[in-house]
Amino acid sequence: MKKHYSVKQLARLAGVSVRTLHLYDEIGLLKPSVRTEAGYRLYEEKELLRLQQILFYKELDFPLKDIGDILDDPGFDRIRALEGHRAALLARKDRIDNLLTTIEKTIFHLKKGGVMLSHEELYEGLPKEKAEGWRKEAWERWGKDAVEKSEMQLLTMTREDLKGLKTAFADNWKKLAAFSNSDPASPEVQEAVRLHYQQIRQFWGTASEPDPQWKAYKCLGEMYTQDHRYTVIDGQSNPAFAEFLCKAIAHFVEEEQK
Amino acid sequence: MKKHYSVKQLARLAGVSVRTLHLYDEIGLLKPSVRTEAGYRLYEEKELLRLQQILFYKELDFPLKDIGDILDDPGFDRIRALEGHRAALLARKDRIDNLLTTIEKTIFHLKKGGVMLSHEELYEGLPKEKAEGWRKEAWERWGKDAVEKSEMQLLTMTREDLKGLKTAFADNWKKLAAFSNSDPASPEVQEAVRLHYQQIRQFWGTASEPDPQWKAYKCLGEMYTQDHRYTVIDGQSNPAFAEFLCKAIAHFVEEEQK
DNA sequence: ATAGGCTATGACGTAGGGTAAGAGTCAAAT
DNA sequence: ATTTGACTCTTACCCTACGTCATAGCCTAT
Repeated sequence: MKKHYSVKQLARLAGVSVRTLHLYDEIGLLKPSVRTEAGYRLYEEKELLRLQQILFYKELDFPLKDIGDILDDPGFDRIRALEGHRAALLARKDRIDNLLTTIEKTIFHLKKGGVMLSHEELYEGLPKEKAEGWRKEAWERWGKDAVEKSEMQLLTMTREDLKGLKTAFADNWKKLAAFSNSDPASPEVQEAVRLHYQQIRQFWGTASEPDPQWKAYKCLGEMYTQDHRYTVIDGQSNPAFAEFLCKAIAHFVEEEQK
Repeated sequence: MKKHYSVKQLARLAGVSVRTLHLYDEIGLLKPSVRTEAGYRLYEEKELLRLQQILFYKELDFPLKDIGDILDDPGFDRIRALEGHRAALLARKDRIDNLLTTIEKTIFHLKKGGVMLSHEELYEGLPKEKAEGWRKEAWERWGKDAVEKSEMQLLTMTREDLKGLKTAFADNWKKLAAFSNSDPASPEVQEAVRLHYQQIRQFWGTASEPDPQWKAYKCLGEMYTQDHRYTVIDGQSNPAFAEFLCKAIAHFVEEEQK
């Protein structure tokens, strides 16, 4: 004396749409126990139970594919699945937190008429000589206009971003130093140089400007060979690295200008 | 002497894919300033700036359609858009927090040796007809919400919790039965009914919901008078008890609703 | 002239269904 | 017996924001 539910009945019971049941049948996630000769889907209690389980995992934002795997494989490591999912959720939460920070800053700035981060803040924490050097170079060669930042740049630059940018820059710098004996034109080196270029533009606050500033960037490369303070690593001068870097940058600029 | 960027150049500068630029062109979000005779897209500085703005809002998870509206309408209330978006993000964050709570509880219980509790287990020890009846009633009358919450509840409930709940329910049930000949409105009876109500809400998995579900609860009382299987005690039907209980519940609900 | 790199359009795929269209099925009321 | 109305079936296009081919045209260097 089995109770049979039609699609609509089951859908109503579980609070999902008929289309959903059709879909679940189609992808093999929940198949009706019987089909009438007319092709009607009939479900029984066990399908109802399975549907409940499905809805539970769905509430936890599991993709349907994973739900199927979990339910169909009794030996499935549910705990690991849940933990992985937890990590994903945490990451999403982090991201949302960042977005909220940015959005609140933006609202604030828009209301204030848009004041932004200062250069002092930008260079905060970096060796003073380097900061001074870069800023002076920028100002002398391209004037105030070039140093002006776009609204975008300022709005998206939270202190956390800045911190991240700084460490990313340091990382890449080390990477470049490690390449010192390689071919300056090799793809790996050029890749790192491209990143360096983008980071430098960010430090200059000109990342969103149309002018790519190739000349300026090339000058920076030459500056490294003339002023060895910039290529000090672990308190130790490194003229070979400066030479290497200058070549790599020159190559990069030439390739880009084509 | 305008600088022109090809798709690939622009894509590299901005860190997006060529496909993305094709798409933005297609949907009118970012059109190239020029097309060569061969159909090649050429972008200028102003497109680069616009693209930066687009990417800014995209980072904030705005849908492309909204970004277009924001950028194309200079009178657009950006602050309100941002605030609305902020609210949406907060809601998403809340939801994720809830999911995390549930997922952590679930992991905890699974680690405790709790396999997922089944409905059989939930109703284990209780007369089968009752189990069936309650479950069916819940599904038919309140559908998805009740069922889903119930599932959640199940997963976050240890066997000890469940056992305790069951015995407490049985105790209270006996207590109520013993009152059968008293005044349904008397304080003692009403006290027991209140407990019964709370327990029922726990079985339904709706104990933490703001909605008190008075109607549903009253229905349950009436069901007792119509289906005497629910009020069987020691294998013996008890219509008088059912009547009594129905009245007591009705009184309780009326008092609470005031 | 040919190779190799860039570009174009078009089409299909993603997750989880919504929203039909067109046609068949079933039970009850006429 | 037939019509109505409620269901049901399959097929198939729509949504986001692109990724990933496939095929073909364009451009430049050797």
